Amino acid sequence: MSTRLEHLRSAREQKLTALRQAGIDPFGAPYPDRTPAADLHTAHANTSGEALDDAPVGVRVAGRIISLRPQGKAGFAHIQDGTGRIQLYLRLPELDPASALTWENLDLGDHVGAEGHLMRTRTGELTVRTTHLTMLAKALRPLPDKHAGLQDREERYRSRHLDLLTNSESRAVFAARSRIIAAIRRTLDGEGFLEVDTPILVPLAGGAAARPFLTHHNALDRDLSLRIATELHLKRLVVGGIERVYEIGRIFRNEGLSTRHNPEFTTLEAYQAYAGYREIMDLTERLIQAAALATNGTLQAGELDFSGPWRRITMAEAVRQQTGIDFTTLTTDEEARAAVADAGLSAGAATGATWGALLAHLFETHCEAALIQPTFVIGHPVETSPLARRDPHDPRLTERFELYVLGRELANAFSELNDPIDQRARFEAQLAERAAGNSEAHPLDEDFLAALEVGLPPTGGLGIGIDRLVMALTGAPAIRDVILFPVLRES
RNA sequence: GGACCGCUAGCUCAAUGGUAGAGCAUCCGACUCUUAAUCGGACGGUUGAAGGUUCGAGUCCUUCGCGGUCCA
Repeated sequence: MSTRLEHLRSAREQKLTALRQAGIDPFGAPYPDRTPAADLHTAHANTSGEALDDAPVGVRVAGRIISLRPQGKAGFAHIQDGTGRIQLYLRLPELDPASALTWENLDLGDHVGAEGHLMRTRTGELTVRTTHLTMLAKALRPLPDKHAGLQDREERYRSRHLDLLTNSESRAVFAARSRIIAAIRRTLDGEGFLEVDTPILVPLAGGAAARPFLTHHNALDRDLSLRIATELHLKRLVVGGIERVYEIGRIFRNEGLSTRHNPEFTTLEAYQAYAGYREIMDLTERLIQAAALATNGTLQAGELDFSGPWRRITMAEAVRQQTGIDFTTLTTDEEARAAVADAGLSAGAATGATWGALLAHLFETHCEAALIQPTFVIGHPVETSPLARRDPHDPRLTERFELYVLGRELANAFSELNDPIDQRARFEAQLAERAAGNSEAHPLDEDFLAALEVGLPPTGGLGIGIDRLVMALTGAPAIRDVILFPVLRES
């Protein structure tokens, strides 16, 4: 810590000591019966100064000092509470000794309570003419620049309290995040879904293609992982007869950091018995439209238009449009590899690549980024969809969709694979991939297979990345802007 | 993992290789309707870290750290 910061701090500590010596607690008692600033502005929007003088309105307000303009024997200040700002005006000779001492030892950032009556200044600003000023909490560190706010992005992530304090856009994003999650919960609850909590600590992390965080339980002397998805547990609940079930929860994937990736993030997963991916598509529209309305009051968000029905396109058609390769006319892996090579495109997984792997690869590299407006992509190859039901009309494909917005995957859903024999075979194919070096291949989960053998009804399942949804709806450029405390390197 | 950009006072930002500055904040003083209050004065720096080139480095070079952007 530099000498300068110490100097700033010691000035505040001296004031704190002065208050203590006068018997004033700088970290004061609760301050009940206050009126939020926004309520005062609303209630008195049309009350004239004369009316306030003729029939005084007594008020108590509380908040943080964000500007301070002493003026001889009088003074002005603005306080900010959770709802907004209001100005204080006081005249020193009218204050009791404790209030006067509090004023003299006030700093930007202090929490105060003010009691008085409402007035309007010459310029018409609604103001609390203060007669009693109470120190509620002294701030020992200075606030960031009062006009520019905290600009340094790193500091905004590392000191989120300062970011929230000084950047109203940041507060707005997190308020929107809360409304989005509430809207999703409200919609699902309204449709008869039961919200549950499933384990975060699991013996085997499955339900997605990702590497888990590993940990250890000492008492059981057992290695455990942090979940990478909620899928397998939720499907076990559907086996157990909970026909509509969902979880909004944190999941953890041991991967890198980027503007779209944080190692812990929030997903919604919802499962509906006797439904298929078509019904889930409609549910997805309802959920995201409710979230959009909760965010902006409309189905528009910047350049995005969430009014439905949304565009639907098969993965093969998207690839055909972008690359000219028509996978529906290719029947074997060899043909697919030859077509990709003829087109002069990078084959990705090169030599051993299958028809499905090539289709998925070309979609990822050539199509995703162009899907700006909400678009359902359907017809995913079975290789990349180990938990999805096979398409009865084309066994190379699954009954699955992904929702793309702004070139990013926002939701992923399918008719769940409920055939335990096929599921075991898919797991074994994944084990072969793992043996071939794919560390993200799905593990074989015997507990889950045992549940499937008891009988999972036909079920539609949905996963939505809540953080990316918040990004899309608020226009936040990075996932770190929608997660309060993102993972960062050690400073 | 790669390329590029950034890191200077508590905060926001300046500074052709030639004395490290401004605004806000802080401190002292003046001021009873100010609101980016005003006026007078003062304090405040290991320029992210370590090396190097140079008579002289915030600036040029190397390595490293942290962050950002774009790729993988």
